[in-house]
Amino acid sequence: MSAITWAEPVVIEPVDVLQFTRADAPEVSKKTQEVIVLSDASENLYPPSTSQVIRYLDSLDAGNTDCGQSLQVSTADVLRHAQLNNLADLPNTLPRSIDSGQLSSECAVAPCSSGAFPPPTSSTTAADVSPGHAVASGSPGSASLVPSASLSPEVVNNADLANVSQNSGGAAPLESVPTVSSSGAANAGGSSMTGGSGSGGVDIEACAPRRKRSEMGIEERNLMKQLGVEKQEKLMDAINNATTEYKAKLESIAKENSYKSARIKQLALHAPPIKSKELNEGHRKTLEEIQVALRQDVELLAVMKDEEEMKQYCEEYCNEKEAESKGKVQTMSGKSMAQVASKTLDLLQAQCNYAFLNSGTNLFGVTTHGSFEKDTAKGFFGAGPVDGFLCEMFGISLAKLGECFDAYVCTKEAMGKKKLSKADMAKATVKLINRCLEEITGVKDLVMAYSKYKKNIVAIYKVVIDGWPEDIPCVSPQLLTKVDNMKDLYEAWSEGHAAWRKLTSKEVRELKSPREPTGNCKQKRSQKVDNNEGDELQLSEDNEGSHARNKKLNVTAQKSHKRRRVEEENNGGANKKSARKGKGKDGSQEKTREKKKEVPVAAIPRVSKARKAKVNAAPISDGIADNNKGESNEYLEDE
DNA sequence: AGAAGGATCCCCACACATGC
DNA sequence: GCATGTGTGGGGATCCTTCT
Repeated sequence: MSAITWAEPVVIEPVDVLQFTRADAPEVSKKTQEVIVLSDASENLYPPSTSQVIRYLDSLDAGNTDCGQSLQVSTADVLRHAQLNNLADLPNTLPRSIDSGQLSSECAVAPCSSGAFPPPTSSTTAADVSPGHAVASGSPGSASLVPSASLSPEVVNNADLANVSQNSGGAAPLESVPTVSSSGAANAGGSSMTGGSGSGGVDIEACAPRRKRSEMGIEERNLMKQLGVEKQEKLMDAINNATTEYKAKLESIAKENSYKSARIKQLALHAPPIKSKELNEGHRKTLEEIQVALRQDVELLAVMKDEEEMKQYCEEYCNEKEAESKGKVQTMSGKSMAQVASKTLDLLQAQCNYAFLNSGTNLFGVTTHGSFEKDTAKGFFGAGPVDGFLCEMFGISLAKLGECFDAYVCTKEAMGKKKLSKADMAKATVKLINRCLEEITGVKDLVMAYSKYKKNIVAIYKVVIDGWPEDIPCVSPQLLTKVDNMKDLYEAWSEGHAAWRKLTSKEVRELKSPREPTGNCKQKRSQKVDNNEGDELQLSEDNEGSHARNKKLNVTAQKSHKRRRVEEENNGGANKKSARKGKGKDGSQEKTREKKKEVPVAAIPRVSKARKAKVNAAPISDGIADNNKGESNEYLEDE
């Protein structure tokens, strides 16, 4: 058996035979006229059933290899014969005539292959190229399988066929012709074929038991594959039809709303990425196979040398794929939904204004997007003294209420529905921390200073974080290397276990007292140590026991860190899987490690940003200190 | 310094083919 | 019908660079 190569299905335009019967019929060749004559009698023709085709292919796989010819049979050709009702779509060429009722259905299988063969780029005619004709045209390999009595005289005597039969025999240059070759096809008319339905056209498909895949021959399997592809293509045709209608609808919408159709499409259409299935069209081939096929494809190689032609092919391919992908799925884009939400908000506001003006109705509402990632419009609407009411009664502005609602909804959404990545969690956590810090200090755009938490945040704004997970270092969430740590921290903040809290007056006094100059170097040193440890977010702890515990934790963490490093070194890279992820060099990991180690102990002077924040926060700071004497304590105690 | 985004590598889910 | 293998895209993890 010769190697099987994949044959690309050839699309052939259907021919309307009736056009030749009209008075103004175009001139046709003698051969075509013969075909038309045969086609007129097609009522009595019985094309082969699928099962017949399969049995024929079985015979190919059965191993009747006494004939050394390498017949080329396209799977697409075979498939076309299996399509009972699609014969009219076949071209008015030779195979069609052979397909006629004079032939037994089995015999009609192979000959028809030539009809689908003409390669679009080949300079030779289909008949010259495709040895498939040999089966029907009396070639050495096929003569035995086709009962001569069953052949119509037109076919047998056809000059073209004679020419074909001379060319057949597997010697034709086929490099540029994508075909499925099978030497067994030469013997296609073997004994298994004689038991067919004959000219009676009895469909034996119903009688044929369902065959196991393992019992199928190669050709048969290919056929089954092809059938699947055809089925899928049929489905896609239906979907594409729906798409066409949908596009027409979009056009009408564009016209009605005075928008350009391109704009409507932009809002409504969504082109999904091309999946592998689409790229490979269901005929999976390995890269190596593709490379081999490419090397063998002289014509394609020649085309590849021509830049312009190649460019043209690429453009055609891209256009085709784009059309395909657009036709497959159409969903409303998020953008369009955002616009809908925005317009809804406008409408609500208009309704509020109308109600307020006409009936004096006071009302308000808050809208927010579903998640941090979405751009859906968020805001509020209403009419009446809403802001004053909220400020007086709840001490919060409408804008701030919207922010809170937004944070709440986004957090809930993220927790409940979407699985956030580490980066997403880090981002969300950073936003939560900073937003809460802004809220409690009243300083706009104030951001957390992780490395100088005590100096720049606690000392200045008199606020601390309560509930920061003990086993997680106080660094920027984005610097956390462990996903679990990130998750814990995120959950702590999103669920409210971690939160900012104003210092009590007692805590403020304790905070201030060690800072007073004592002139004692030793004390200074100890204070420095305290400060460093204070950066580990232990200021909220009142007792010294917590310091001791945290020291212990730090030691444990250092030990485990050291152990991990030793393990990594010992394993010689076994554990470097995660460490070497990303494009960073090996050294960069070390660099980062050192960087992380440095962060908590860095004694860096205050930066301008912190100073700026201090200036901004001066009144706030005072207010907190004053209030701490009374209300604050009570509030905290109540809590 | 901290935040955000990009680049790269790797893992995983999925679809499909194949073998038993 | 189930298990396995293969190819693919999506997304996560990590590190680096740039911006504020």
